[in-house]
Amino acid sequence: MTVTLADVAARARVSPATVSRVLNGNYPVAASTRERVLRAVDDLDYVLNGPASALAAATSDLVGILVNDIADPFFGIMAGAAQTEIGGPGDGSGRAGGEKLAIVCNTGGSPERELTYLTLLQRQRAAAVVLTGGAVEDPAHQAAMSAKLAKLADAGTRVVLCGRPPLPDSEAVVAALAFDNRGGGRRLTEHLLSLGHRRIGYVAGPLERTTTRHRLEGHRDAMRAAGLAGDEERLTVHGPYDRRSGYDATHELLRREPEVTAVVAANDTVALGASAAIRDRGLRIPEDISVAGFDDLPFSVDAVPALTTVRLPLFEAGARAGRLAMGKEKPPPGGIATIAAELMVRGSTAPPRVG
Amino acid sequence: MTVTLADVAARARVSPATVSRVLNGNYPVAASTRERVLRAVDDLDYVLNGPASALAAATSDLVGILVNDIADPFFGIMAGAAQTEIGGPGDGSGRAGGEKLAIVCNTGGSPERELTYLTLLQRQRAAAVVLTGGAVEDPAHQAAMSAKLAKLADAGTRVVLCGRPPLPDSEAVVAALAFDNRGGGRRLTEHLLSLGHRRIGYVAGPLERTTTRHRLEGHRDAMRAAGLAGDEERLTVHGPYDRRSGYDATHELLRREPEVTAVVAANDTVALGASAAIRDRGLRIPEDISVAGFDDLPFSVDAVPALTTVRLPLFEAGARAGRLAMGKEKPPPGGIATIAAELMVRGSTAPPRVG
DNA sequence: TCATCGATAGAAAGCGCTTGCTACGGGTGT
DNA sequence: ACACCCGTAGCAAGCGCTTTCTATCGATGA
Repeated sequence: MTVTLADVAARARVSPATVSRVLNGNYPVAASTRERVLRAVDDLDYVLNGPASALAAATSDLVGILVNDIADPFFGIMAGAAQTEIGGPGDGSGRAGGEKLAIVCNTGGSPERELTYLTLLQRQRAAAVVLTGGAVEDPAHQAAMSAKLAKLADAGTRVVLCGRPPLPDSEAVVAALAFDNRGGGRRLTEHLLSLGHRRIGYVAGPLERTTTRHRLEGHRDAMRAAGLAGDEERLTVHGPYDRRSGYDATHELLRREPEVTAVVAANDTVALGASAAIRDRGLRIPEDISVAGFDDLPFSVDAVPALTTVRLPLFEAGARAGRLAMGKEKPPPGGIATIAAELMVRGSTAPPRVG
Repeated sequence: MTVTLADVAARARVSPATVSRVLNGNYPVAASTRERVLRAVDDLDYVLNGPASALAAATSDLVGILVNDIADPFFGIMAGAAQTEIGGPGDGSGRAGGEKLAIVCNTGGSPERELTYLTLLQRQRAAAVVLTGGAVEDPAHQAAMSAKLAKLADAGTRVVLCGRPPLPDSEAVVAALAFDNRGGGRRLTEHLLSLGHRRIGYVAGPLERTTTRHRLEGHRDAMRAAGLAGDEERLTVHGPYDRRSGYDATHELLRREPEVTAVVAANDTVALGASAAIRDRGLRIPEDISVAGFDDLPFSVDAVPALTTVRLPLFEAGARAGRLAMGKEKPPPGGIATIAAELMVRGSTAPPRVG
């Protein structure tokens, strides 16, 4: 048998209501009574029944964090930061308070899973939901998401987007923190152009993601501004955001166009694969080919040569999203904030060989 | 207002009981009735109230996965793999079944948080809990953990350890999958010894973790077997499992003992930091100093030179833990399985310079 | 033809907690 | 001294679902 509130009440010689109030600390209870109750709780090793409490109170202390790929530090860093702010246990006192249980849900990048997790969180009457990472640009899915988020918001769940562009309409969302992927992509390519590169290959992410599109658009904006439009299709290869894809795509790219002097990757992980491919072809970085990434994940500075990339303040953004989800921070005006991306020039980019 | 079971029942002109049975599919319902109910569910956009259902049924479909550091791929990979098996949404049908909601909880390596998360999961009446990563070796904490796990098991929660040594007593645990950290550490050092290294530095993890201790013991076993005992203390530096720590510790190590010809790191991330420190001192890898890591995380093969390390089958182990948690796989005999660690020799280790 | 049985559906009793409202006592103002 | 009020504690009505037990009905077998 599990111990119930009533058991504790009996042992403390008070009513269940009083025990509940002691535990929730949201109602005055005389110090002596409180102490008696707490002792009984301890004696009996009582653990609150979460579902029962959530049912009665019509709220739960769950906060969901949705990520595309939990094995990718890009998401891990944001999720970890968010969780820090959301509290979960132990971030401070322990006993009382605004503490919520942060749980991270791995969608694997699948739109259906994303939706299903949202439903599950809705079932659990989650207090808040943080969606991280780029969205899929399928209209049907977007509509479904909007509808689902609206429903969540209706039910009192605070929805925050982190590293994801704001939804078309949605008043449902407390705040949207979007990375300036387009600007970052543009500045990165401008850097390459200023070094003298003209034939720049682009190893892009999966076609239908906003992140992919924005970074690519930034790149192309820069190319166009330099009067280098035209060859985009041939110089772009799409693939998943992983190392393997970067490796394969770069081989493909160099086969298509051996004259490439620089390769821009969709993110740092892809850049690692790209670098491996370039080396496997007997080329040196950056002497023969420059390589650049995106995100500035922790390992990027340790690559050899250190990777030129675009720094996204993942931790800060995740933390802010967490605070927003908890209502600890005022949403930005209009509920939308764009988070700047900073160009990090390191050793993997250099002027192209002359000739 | 949210839609309730009763609303659906009214619209389908059946009793709430029938709706519940249709939704749970655990009781015969006439096809025509079922259809009517399902249409009503759809029409009303009904979403089951999780807490209510968990309360009434005295079980929930939550499965907790505890990790030390969600930003570390070591844990991300295991957690992701486990989640794949646990189902969460969308791994298959969608409607029915054994699907559970996998949620990952980030303890940040703190014993208190670990305990608190366990309590929270206990509150939620979690169906299963997977604990990943090394344990902290504080007796008080271990006792508390045992007690807590026993209580969870009592309440019907399936507990699985993944990459963590079995608990002293515990019948509470369904299964424990332990990595052969000691064997891996030994083989790694044997490899270095066979190359001719004699002065080997060790950048260890935090002192009180089992993972740290086992890897270090393996290393020292190998050293001792080679007749090289004695200098352990001076050649070992402890620190957290992160890049920064690897960097700092390696500088410290090389200051203490400039004659070191090889550095073994507690894991690959630390090895990255160690490599950076070595390079910053103007030394080459592996010509001047060999470097080795542990885990074989995805980026290790892309390090330059590629990192010699010990491969842990993180994905497979995580997946197996997931299956065990779901009761989809029979526990190993005695509930304990040791998972082999495979030496991966790559470019970062080579014979020491002569002289 | 009548009792029996199998297949379905409904009634109703909780699951363990929260919370609005009521009850009780002693201190306060006049 | 009397009416009042504040500080506490208890009562009891749910929260929305599951599940046991009972009721119904048409089909079946003797």
